[in-house]
Amino acid sequence: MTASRAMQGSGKVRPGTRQKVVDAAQRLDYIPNLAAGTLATNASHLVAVILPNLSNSIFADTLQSISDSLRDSGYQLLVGYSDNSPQIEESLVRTFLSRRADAIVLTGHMHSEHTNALLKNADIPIVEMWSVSEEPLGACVGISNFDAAYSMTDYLCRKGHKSIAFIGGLLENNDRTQSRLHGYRAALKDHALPVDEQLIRDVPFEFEDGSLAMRELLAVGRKIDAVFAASDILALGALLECNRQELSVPGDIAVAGFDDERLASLIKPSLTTIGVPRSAIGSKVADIVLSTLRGEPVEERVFDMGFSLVERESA
Amino acid sequence: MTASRAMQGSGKVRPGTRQKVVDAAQRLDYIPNLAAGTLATNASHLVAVILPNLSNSIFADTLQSISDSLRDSGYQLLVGYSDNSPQIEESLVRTFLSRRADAIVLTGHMHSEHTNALLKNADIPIVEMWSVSEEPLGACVGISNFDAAYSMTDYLCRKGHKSIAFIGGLLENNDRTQSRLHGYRAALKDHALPVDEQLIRDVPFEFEDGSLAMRELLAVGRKIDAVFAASDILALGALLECNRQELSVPGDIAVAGFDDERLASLIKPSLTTIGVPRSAIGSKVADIVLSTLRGEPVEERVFDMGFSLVERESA
DNA sequence: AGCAAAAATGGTACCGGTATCATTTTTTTG
DNA sequence: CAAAAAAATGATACCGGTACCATTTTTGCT
Repeated sequence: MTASRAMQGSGKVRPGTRQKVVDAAQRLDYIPNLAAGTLATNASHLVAVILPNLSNSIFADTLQSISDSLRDSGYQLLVGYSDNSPQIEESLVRTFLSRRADAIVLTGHMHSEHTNALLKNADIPIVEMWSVSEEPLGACVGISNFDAAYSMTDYLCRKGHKSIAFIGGLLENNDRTQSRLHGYRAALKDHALPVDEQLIRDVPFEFEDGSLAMRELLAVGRKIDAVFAASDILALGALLECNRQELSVPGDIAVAGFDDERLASLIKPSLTTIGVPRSAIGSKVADIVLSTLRGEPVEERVFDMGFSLVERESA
Repeated sequence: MTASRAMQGSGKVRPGTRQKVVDAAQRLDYIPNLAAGTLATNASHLVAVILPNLSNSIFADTLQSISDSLRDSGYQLLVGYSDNSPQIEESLVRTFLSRRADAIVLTGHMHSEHTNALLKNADIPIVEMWSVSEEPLGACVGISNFDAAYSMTDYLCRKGHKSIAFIGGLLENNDRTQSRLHGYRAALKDHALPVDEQLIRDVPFEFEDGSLAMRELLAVGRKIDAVFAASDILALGALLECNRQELSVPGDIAVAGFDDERLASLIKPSLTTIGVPRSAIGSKVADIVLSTLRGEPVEERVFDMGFSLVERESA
């Protein structure tokens, strides 16, 4: 018992005794068994994070920032990728609970019914990130994807575009792209522009899919003077397809993206897009988790970190 | 005991009994405690992965691919970022051992002495990735950074370049960039070209650092006709700086990168670079880990996954 | 049916920490 | 210096699974 107290530093142990213990530990190459500690205290010092994937670098940035903020507090990251599947997400949540994660961070607020039930019963901090929601399970840190998409569409309208297409990424099970689509529709409506369902494309999140969607849009035969893609990757794909078809951007077609990935500013023409405070989201998430675990009650539940419209050359 | 056997599926339990147990578990919202299991069996079903960071998307790709390959086997990912610091790496290894990770995957083979000792004593699979090494701690999956850099430098020489600069990223504690620098030196030597230390720059891995390095190189006053950067991000920074200084690429200066990130093919001029099988590395790593854990002895210890020289416009 | 063999089930100890409370040692105080 | 108070140390149970072995039940066979 004294050894235990000496090692974890908290309890009252005479300095001399502590030293003896530490020396012995050193000499014996002692490696504590955190599983035993977890079993005894029901605290794992693990923060579980569920992301859709990592190939999309925006999530990598957020994860990095969560990790950075957590490092000094002795928490480790347990990471899972849901691949946008509520089933996979559910099974991840189940294992994370089994591991007695001290907190669970999820992306978005579309979960299976079971997942919701599990998370509600779990007596640990739950944080949903990337989209703000009126009724988060626990806390919630993100931006209003609706407002951001509305702003961008509004911006395109004000620039005089009349026929604006939308390329969404995996709308099913993805509240972020869904909200963006809603924002797009709402803005068109407010500008008294018709919503042409033919100009709305739902494709996966890869670069090539952006090109494909663009090709399909051009094949529809309508006159299109702008394209708003729900992610920079898709926008880039679209942009490249325009190049191939010798359409000038933004002359013939304006192209706008979402996320402000690094490459958005590097390509020609540089991409007009929505800037999202990816790292700020991550550190806020970590803040909330840490505060809650320390027992400091977090006053607010919903944190809107705000977005920015980054005006560049493409639109 | 019977319940335990019924739940984890392995033992011999009559189907009827198993059903009863499963039903009861369902009814009681039973959530197993993996910490207890870990304590009892000394197996955590955790695979720990240490990466330098995630902002560099190449590691994200590898991580994603490890995760994908591991998913079906019921292993979870414990992720840590070392920020290229051997001290942080050591403390990560320590915690991972404390957590009784079933395997540890590290990036590169430059570790602190203590880390090496810890890993050698740990009786679990150890895999080092991204660089091949003659004497890996356990197994090792990667490419020869030396050969790749040699090839690229050789390629530049054959194109007639006489004065080739090198931009490295954080050479200290990074065997990948170090080997690349060695490859560069060796190739120059074989082409009987002098190595000008003034033309070798060591900067952090960020985009802006590439521009900075380029600016410094141009300020040196030597005639430079090619630049080889140890990563695409740096190469891009350099390329942009050339744009700003109105130097044509590859006309005035050729620029080559390393990694073949997605944006390498998207910018103008597209970037000549070294293609690295990032995902293949990840799945090979997972393969090795899984085989070893299953007790199938892995015959080889070093897996060279090969690179490719991707010739594009910039060089 | 009766018995042996096989299969299923159950009792108990144990994994390695920590909480709790009892005991011992040290410090303070009169 | 003794007694009281405070601090440090230690004994024990417990966290919730699994390994091992003993016991019970089922199955197969004559």
